[in-house]
Amino acid sequence: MELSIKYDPSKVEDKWYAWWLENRFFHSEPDGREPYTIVIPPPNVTGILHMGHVLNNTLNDVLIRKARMDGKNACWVPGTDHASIATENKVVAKLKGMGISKEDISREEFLRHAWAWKEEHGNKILLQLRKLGASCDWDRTRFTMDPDLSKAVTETFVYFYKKGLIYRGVRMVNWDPEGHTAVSDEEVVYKDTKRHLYYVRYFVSDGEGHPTDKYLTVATTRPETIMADAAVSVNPNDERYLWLRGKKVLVPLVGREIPVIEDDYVSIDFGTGCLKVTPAHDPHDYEIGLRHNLPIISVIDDRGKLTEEAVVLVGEDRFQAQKDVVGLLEAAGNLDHIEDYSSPVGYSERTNAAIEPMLSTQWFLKMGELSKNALEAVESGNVKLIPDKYRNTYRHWMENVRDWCISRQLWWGQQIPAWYLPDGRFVVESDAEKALEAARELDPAIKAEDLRQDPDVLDTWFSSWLWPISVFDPEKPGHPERESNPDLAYYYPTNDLVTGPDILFFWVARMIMAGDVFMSDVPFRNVYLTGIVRDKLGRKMSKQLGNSPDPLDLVAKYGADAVRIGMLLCSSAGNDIFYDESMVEQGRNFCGKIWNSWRLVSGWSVDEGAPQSEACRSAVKWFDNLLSRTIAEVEDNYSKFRISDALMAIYRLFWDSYCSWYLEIVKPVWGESIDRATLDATVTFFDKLLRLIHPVMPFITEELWQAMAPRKEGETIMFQPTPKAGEIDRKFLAGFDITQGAVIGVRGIRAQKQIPPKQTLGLHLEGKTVPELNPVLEKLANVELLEKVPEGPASSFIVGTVQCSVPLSGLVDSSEELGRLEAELARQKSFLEGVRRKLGNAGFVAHAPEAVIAGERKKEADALSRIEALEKTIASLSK
RNA sequence: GAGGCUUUAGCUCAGCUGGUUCAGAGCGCUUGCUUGACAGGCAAGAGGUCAGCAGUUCAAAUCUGCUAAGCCUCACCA
Repeated sequence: MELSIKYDPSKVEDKWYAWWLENRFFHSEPDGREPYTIVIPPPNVTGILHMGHVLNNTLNDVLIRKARMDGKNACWVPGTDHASIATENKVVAKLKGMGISKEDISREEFLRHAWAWKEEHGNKILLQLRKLGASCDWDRTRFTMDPDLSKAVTETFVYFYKKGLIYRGVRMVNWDPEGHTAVSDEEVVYKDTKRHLYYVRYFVSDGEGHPTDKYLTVATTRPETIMADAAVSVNPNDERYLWLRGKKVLVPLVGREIPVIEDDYVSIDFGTGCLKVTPAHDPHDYEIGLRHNLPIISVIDDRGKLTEEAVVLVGEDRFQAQKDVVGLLEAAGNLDHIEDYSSPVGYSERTNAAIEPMLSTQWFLKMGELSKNALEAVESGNVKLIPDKYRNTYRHWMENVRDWCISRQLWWGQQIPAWYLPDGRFVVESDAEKALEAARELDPAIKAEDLRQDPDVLDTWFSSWLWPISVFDPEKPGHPERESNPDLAYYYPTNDLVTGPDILFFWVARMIMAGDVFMSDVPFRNVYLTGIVRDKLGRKMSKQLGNSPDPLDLVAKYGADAVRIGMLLCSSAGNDIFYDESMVEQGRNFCGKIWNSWRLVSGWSVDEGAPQSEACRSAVKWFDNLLSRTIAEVEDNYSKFRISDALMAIYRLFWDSYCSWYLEIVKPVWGESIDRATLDATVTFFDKLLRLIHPVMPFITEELWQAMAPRKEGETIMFQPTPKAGEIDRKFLAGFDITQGAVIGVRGIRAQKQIPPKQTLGLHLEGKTVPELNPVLEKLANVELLEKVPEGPASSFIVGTVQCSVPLSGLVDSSEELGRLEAELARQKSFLEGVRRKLGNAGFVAHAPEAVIAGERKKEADALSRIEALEKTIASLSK
């Protein structure tokens, strides 16, 4: 088959992907082989492919393809996450565009819209993954809200409730006024925010609700919550405020009388030492309120607007209200002064709205026992975190985690399986029927229509923490005692999980918890945490900055293999990734190199009768050894998840060693043929190289592998075994290093003296070499090896311990050459001196291990022989 | 505020248990090549006081301490 000069991925990639699908090569069923399983970190259904996905899924695909070629039964389960807040927001926004407000439609109607949205857009990201070459078992595609997966979530809820681990209670939660829902502590991001510290005067009451002329001043960042104040607190040890003991003060603007209380929480040296206590709108104040039995006055509602209880500015948005309250305070003479101030403010991870601490009734899952066991799984090494620096972070979190708020005031998600009786009591059951039964035990008169299901849904992570279990056996979650189905029994625990450190707690830790409870085993053995993809200036990729390229554009421009290579090249393990398009170019260039190397070999004609030259035989021997050595290195890198190092090792083997050295040796001169033995070896090498690099570059390798030779129906490189390392002759490899050094040296002389490559030169070697390699040297450097030390002017250099001289009558400026040699001689002498100083050091000889001393002695001997050779050359030159 | 990580060539990073001629790789850069596979290429080069200081040791890029810069995680002094 004739190959085009340039590799064109667009003509190749879709063809092979379709063919792989057609043959169901990605599909896995349990069998006698060892399983190798990965579950995809399910992207949001709202998602579109970004560079983070590219990194993550390329790594996943490399691992899964490698395992497949290693003979394992590789199964990569794909799917998507319903992402309740993100998706609900999208749908609300879409409805808004259609002039529909969520408030105006029923839950059922809203969910119809949401499902329609999911059907239309939800598959997009999975289709995009195919462009990357991801070899997922698409037959196993799952969605966290598939009916059976939702059922798994419900059963899990019921399980934990009946175990007494889930409870319902009034707590101070993180309220997202934009998403109109509570969010968990983990979904709050704190950002330093410029704000103001308002110093406000509270006048002391005369006892009958009238102000006296005495006042105290509190510092607050949230004047709009003043109307919700339940007390003012000072530290009991603060002598400045002893006079306030037992007094009451008046809340500015509303004139309500509140007590001055004393609490240790208040710092004497912050602000004025007086704290306004607002139990409804601050977690600490809430705690103080509990201690002092203070009333709870809510002035901000779930939309972030002031309530009736605020008395002033009712109905105004909280941010506007802050400005207006300040104005009112000033007008009323209560504002002392304002300072600039910066402090962390919590924002909702999903909507970026400022979090409003708010009291509400929510469902919680107790974390105590769960987090203890999940911590143990990592501490004991049953789950390995890579890089392991994350173990600290993980431990710290697991030791400090608070109960998980799992209810969300949303519609998109699994509705909480709790049903309320008219009297407020409730039952928790997996469906309405069972709930009715249970309710009748409480009250036999209850009818189905009397029951009302809790309107809230569960946190998305409450479904994705079951993912590694429920994708295989949705019946299992909630029922640890039940026997696993054959898929779950075979594929669980999965092997490796590749994901970002940003969801270590959200997802990874919680999967470990769920695995422990329902499977009594970890969900995966290794967690490879990738870095965050940044642009080359180190900025996070974001839509706002517009610094994130569309991966599909890159694939269209450079090909998927190039994008995969580019991504891996800049992603050393555990570090953030500084993405630069030039890396993708490098990937594309590599494709071109591979392509052309086959064009060369495929064009050779073979002379069946021709004997193999010595140079060819040595080259084959060398490359065979080098291949083995590199395979060993690559395997070692893979085992440590050093994927980019593995890639680089293959890259150099392919480009430098195979193309630039090996092929240059065996390449027949124009018009001549190659012998059979060398050709066969060359083709075998190429085949092994393709297989080695296939996990990283699936498309071009399939194309070339199919082009190399006629293949049987349905035969693919995907299932060819990973090449194995053979015996390694290290002496021979070292000998080749000398040969290479000599070739480079001669080329250097040519470049320096402008001697054309076609002009054959003489070369004399002095020192230990591998004679088998001499023909290689002669061919590559275009030299004739000389038996004797050349007479007359020569240019010389040293490789290792071998002195190389190239006689160059007429071309050598002997004084220049002499100068160079003498400088080299001086360098060698000072090196020798250093080594001898070491060897002369009694401490060194006494303490250092044998091997090190032997090494130093060898260095000494080598230096001596080099010095001798140099001196000889200098002597002959100065004649 | 508390923990952790990082600092090696212009850039991105290797360098494992201190000792192998240890100061490396890729990219970039410089110079020369219309060389019968490939200019997306070939060949030859230049580039670093291993962040700084002190210590341990026969021996330090590697271990310890301090300093500086950058990053991450956790933590709502109103």
